[in-house]
Amino acid sequence: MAEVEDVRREMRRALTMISGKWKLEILWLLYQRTYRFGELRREIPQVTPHMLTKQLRELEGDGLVTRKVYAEVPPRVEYTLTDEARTLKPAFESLLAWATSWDSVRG
Amino acid sequence: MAEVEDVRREMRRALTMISGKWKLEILWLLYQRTYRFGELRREIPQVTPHMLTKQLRELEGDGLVTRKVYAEVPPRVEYTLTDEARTLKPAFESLLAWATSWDSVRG
DNA sequence: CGGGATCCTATGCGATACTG
DNA sequence: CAGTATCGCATAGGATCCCG
Repeated sequence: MAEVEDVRREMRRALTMISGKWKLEILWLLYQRTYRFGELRREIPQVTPHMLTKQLRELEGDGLVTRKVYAEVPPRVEYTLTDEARTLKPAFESLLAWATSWDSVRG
Repeated sequence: MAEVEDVRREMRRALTMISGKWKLEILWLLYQRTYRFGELRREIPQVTPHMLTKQLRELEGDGLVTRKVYAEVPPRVEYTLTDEARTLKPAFESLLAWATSWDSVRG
């Protein structure tokens, strides 16, 4: 039986997992298909390699993204969502629905 | 018709609105009833007056919370959720459901 | 191609003290 | 009771250069 404090802690953790500056964009793209590092860079032009790496490593550490390295020349690295990340989608869309509807009320 | 970039921007804004360190706790409490400043302090013992004020002002600025001042001695200030904040609840719970279910998978 | 290393800035957060 | 003012630290984020 979940205590109220546990609930708040879980919520905080969930938000932290998706609250990095570029994580939303990354997740959004990966919902559609697997991406390579360079492809993500092109889709999100403002992000530096440094930051993109950092965000991807955090997502990976949180179990939302899988990193697959191919032993090729030139090197190839692919990023894919985990099943856990895919089960997030309804919440994602629920939050989005709220964000946009609320916006339309305000103008 | 919403552009992809607008969508991402709205999502980012929505997350920012609820991503302060104590905002989750505050919203959580205000879903149940109206609270006074001092009551919130007692419910969230770790928060300083400074931070509580800051978070409440941000929530107010984002249209999630209403601040009502009573011209009494001693002063009384009550915080209540707006309708916009109440329509957030489904997304809130959807995210919570994901957070807890995902946690149970991992152990 | 897909990063890592280094250095720097901006912001969030907190401790402490004071006030109408 | 319900805040405000000031200071300082920690972390997030970013610019630039370098590398297997």
